[in-house]
Amino acid sequence: MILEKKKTFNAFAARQGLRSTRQRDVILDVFLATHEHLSVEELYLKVKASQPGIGQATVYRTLKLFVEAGLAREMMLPDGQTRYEHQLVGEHHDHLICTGCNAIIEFEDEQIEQLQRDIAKRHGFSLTAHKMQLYGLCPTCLRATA
Amino acid sequence: MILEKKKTFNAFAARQGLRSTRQRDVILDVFLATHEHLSVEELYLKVKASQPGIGQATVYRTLKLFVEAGLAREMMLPDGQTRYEHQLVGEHHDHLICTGCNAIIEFEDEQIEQLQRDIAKRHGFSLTAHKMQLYGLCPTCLRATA
DNA sequence: CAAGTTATTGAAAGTCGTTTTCAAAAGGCC
DNA sequence: GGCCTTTTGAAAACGACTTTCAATAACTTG
Ligand SMILES: [Mn+2]
Ligand SMILES: [Mn+2]
Ligand SMILES: [Zn+2]
Ligand SMILES: [Zn+2]
Repeated sequence: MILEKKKTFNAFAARQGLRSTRQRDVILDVFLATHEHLSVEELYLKVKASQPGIGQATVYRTLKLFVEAGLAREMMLPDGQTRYEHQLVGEHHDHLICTGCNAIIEFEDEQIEQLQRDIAKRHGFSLTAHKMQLYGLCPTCLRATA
Repeated sequence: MILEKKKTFNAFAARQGLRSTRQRDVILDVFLATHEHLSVEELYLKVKASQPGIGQATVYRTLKLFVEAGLAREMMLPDGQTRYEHQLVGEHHDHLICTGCNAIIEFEDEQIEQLQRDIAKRHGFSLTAHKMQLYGLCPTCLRATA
């Protein structure tokens, strides 16, 4: 599936007339190898580890391309850093976040999604997106607190 | 009710050993007179209109006090500015936001809230807060687009 | 109510994540 | 290989916000 995502990006790049560069390849490889919700800085450090010359600005720029290409989703948590995660076509999830250890759990809830659509409809809105984040303490942090 | 909120703040101030200043009074008056989701800058401009000497830093500081006092809620929209709105004790609402004209509609949905608690429970989390924002086009912007 | 103590203030500097600038380097095309 | 254009990295700029600090204002006490 990594190969498939690379194809997706290459197709996007071709469509947009973007050039294929070593930097973009490396950043894509590193991004695809992760499975977390990484900040740009975190990604940058990983990228630098495998290709020291690459600049931060390029990482910032390239992650935005991934979003445009539909490979990545941008998310903002209250820590003030933009984070990126994998985006699979047609899939969506929301987040349950531990305020103790910053663990992130992903969930999908079709009932809530339906209720959200209902609310939008009731107000005559055409819904295009939504954000939902639940905050609390995970079982581990809860135990530690008690 | 404005008077009541002033009392709430004064009680909080007394409890914390805070001094009562002209600046805090003015900022509280201006805040209570609004009914929008205002950024600090917007609040600052209104405050300056009624008391030119007041500094931005004081507005930043004072709004945080209002949050601590339970009078205000802080909210972050994707525009990168922190906004403040009135917080009524024991009340909660979420937001439906028009990406065309930035209109904000408030809603409450007890069904969703219950489902959120269920999700947290299912993962063994003790839920302390949540954010939910729905994005789309309001009826007016929708008509303008068509 | 004057003097002393401490909190608060405003201006300016600092911070931090992100964006922009710009000259050098690299990619694509003939 | 040339030529034109995009991309890059470093550094500067940006913007929201926070901190610093000396002056000022609010309490307290005598
Ligand atoms: Mn996720
Ligand atoms: Mn609101
Ligand atoms: Zn935890
Ligand atoms: Zn609108």
